[in-house]
Amino acid sequence: MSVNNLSPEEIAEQMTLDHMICFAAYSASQAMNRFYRPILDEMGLTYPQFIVMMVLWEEGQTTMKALSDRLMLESNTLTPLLKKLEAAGLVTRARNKDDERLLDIAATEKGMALKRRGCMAPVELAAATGETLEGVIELQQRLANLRNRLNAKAS
Amino acid sequence: MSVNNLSPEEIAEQMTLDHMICFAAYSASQAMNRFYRPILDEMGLTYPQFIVMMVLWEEGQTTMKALSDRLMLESNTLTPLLKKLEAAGLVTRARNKDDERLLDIAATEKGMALKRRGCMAPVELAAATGETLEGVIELQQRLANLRNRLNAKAS
DNA sequence: GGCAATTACATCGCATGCGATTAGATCGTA
DNA sequence: TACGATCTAATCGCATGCGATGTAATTGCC
Repeated sequence: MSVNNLSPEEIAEQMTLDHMICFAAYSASQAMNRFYRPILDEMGLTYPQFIVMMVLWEEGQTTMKALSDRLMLESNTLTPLLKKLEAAGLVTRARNKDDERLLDIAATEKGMALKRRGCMAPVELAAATGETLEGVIELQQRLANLRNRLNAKAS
Repeated sequence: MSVNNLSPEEIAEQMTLDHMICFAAYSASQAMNRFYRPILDEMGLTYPQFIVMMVLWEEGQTTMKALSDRLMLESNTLTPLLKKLEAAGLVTRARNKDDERLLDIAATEKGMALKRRGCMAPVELAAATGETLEGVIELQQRLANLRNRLNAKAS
């Protein structure tokens, strides 16, 4: 019998952890984080610091606001993280001249030097999944679409 | 040109945050967490506490070891979390009689009473994604497979 | 039986995430 | 042009995750 023939209550009745997409995403995200750890340890980065650097490797510079929108993380998460990257000499933080509310963030030369190694990590991850590259890309797009629809609903 | 015609280095060259499955999983997981928050707030649960309760709603009782394997979380994460659930009167914690190293964990009646509401949450999430139920299930399975292959590679 | 190795859980420290709140800058409008 | 509303970061508190380490119980091998 197809799940389409069941009421929400009947589906809830049979719901287990192993059928929940939230747990699949949660545990897969953590598994990928564990995969990255040895690589990121070599670079002295945590995973959230890594995705901040990914944006800077792509953009060169940005602002706290743009970074917050892109990563879907609030300033209360990013502020201490960016201060650590600044202390490590990988980024600079400075108030924007035109709008003092904005914080300009830029990668230093030392920060940009990590790009080559850092950008290989996702490629190595894709290889380790045993999926074809096309399969990984399709999965990535469907996950991003699902996330975007959820975020749109929340706003 | 297909990605199959590119070397890993060439792929890394073009790598951006929006092509990374790790970020799709990471941000989707957090988006789902945000979706759950109002529901879980009503029940007085956080998301990790919720997935612990999901196991207990399914199994009735378990051990720290089994929970750790199932959720892929270590005791250093689960111990304080379970103590909070115990303080809230939702679970009991006791040493196993046959093997004192093991910690038995069981849902109380108060804990089991949350099952009906809790099991609806993933159904509501699936509905909010705009996907068909079959689509969500397929995505869930592919993510779980990817995670399992990554975890197998790590061990 | 004796004892080193293993197992299971707990403790500690550090780095996120995020709700709630605050402070300062800018905007919009009377 | 005042001035309240809005916007952007930062600060604080709490709850994870997890590496490193400690401790007690059990296992395995002689």
